[in-house]
Amino acid sequence: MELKERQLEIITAAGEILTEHGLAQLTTKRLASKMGFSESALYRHFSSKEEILVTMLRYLAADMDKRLRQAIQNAEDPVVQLKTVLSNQFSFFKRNPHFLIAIFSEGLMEDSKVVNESIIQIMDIKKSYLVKVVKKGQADGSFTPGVPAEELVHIIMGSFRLLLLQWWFASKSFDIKQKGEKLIHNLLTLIKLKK
Amino acid sequence: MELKERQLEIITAAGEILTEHGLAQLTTKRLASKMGFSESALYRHFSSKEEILVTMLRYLAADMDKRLRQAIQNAEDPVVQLKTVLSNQFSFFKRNPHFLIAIFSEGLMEDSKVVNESIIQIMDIKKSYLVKVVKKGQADGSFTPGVPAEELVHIIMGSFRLLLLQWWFASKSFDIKQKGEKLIHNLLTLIKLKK
DNA sequence: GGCACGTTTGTGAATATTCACTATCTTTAT
DNA sequence: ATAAAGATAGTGAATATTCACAAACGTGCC
Repeated sequence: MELKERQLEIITAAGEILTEHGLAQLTTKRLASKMGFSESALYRHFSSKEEILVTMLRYLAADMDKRLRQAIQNAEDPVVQLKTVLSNQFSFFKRNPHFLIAIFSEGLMEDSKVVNESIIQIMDIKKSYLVKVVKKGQADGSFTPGVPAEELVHIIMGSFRLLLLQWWFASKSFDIKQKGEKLIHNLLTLIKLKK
Repeated sequence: MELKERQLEIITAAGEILTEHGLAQLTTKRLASKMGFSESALYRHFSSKEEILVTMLRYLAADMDKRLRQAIQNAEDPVVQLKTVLSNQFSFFKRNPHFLIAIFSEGLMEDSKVVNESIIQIMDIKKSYLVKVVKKGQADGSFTPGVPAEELVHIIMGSFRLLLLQWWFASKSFDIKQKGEKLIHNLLTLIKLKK
C-alpha cells in the first residue's frame, strides 16, 4: 500500500462521512468541506471519486487480511480459532463502522465495476479463512460433519452479517461485541459435536 | 389495498426497473419511459416518487403476509411448517426479484424515513411468523431448545438473506429454489433434535 | 546570497448532466 | 360539458469533473 499522507487523510475523512451520513452523502462537496479545502483539490490526490472509494476499500481489505491471519496463527484449536476470528471481526467493525456499507451494498448501490469487485474480494478473503478453520474442525471432530464446510460457513456469515446490519440500522445503539459473543456461542452450540 | 389499475402498472414497471438496473437507475425519467408516457404523467397517479416506492413495498408486505399465513395453515408439524414457509419465500423472490432490493437495502440507501419503515415492517412480519413456528417446534421437541427461538430465527434469516444476496449478485444465474432447498435441509440438520 | 525553474497543492469559476418536480396547455372518454 | 390523463417545456438544486491560475517551496546555478 503506497499511500501518501494526504491520501490517507482523505480516505479517513471519507470513512467518517460514510459512518455519519451514509453513502448517498459521500459527495465531493462534502468530502472537500470536511477536508477544509476546495473540491478541485481532491483531484490533486485522486483522479476520481471512484478511485477514492476503491483506495479506501483496498486499504481496509489489507488491514482485515492481516488481522485474520494473525487471529488464526495465535491458536491451534479450531473452536478457539473460530471464536477468535469472529470476535475479531466484530471488533474490527466496531472500530470501522463505515466499512459496513461495503459489506452490505455489495453490488446493489454502486454502478462501478471496480468498486464492486473490491467488495467481492473482501468477502472472499473472509470466507476462505472461515472455510479453512471449519474444515479443520470437522477433520478433528470438533464440528459436525453433517453439513459441508462451505455451507456451514454460509450460515455463519449470513447470521453474522445480519447482526451487523441490525446494529447499523439501530444507529449502533447496542453493544455489538456483546451480542456478537452471544451469536458466536449460539452458532457453536449448533455446530459443535458433543464428545 | 385500494390500488387503481394504472397505479399497479406503475409499481410493476418500477419493479422491473429495479430487477434489471438496480435502485440507482429507478428514476422518474426511466419509469415514465418504461410506462410509455411523460414524466409529469407519473404525478397524475402518485404525489411523489417516495409514494411510488412506499406503495410498492406495502403491496409486497400485504402479499407476503397472506402467503405466510397460508403456508402455516396448511400444516401442523413445525418441521413441515418451517420448510413450507422458507420454500415459499424462495419461490416468491424467484418471481419478484426486484423486492430483494427492499430486503437488502433496509435503511442503507434510502434517506426517506417512510420507505425505511415500510421495509422494516416487512422484515418484522417475516420474523414473527418464523418465531411462532420455531417456538412451537421447540415446545413439541422437534427443534433444539439449546438456543432461544429468536436467536435461531436470526440465524435462519441471516443465512437465508445471504443466499438471496448471492443469487442477485450472480445475476440470478443459478437456481435459487434448488440452493434454497439445500439450505433449508442444512438448517434443519443443525436445529432438529434426533428422537 | 540571489535567482531562475519546476513541482506540489491549493483556489474559484465554469462545465455538462441528471434529478425530482411543476405550471400550463391539450386530448380523450363518458 | 366535465374531469381524468396525458404532453410540453420548463424549474432549481445537486452532481462529478475540468479549467486557468497562484502561493509556497525546494533545487541547482552563478
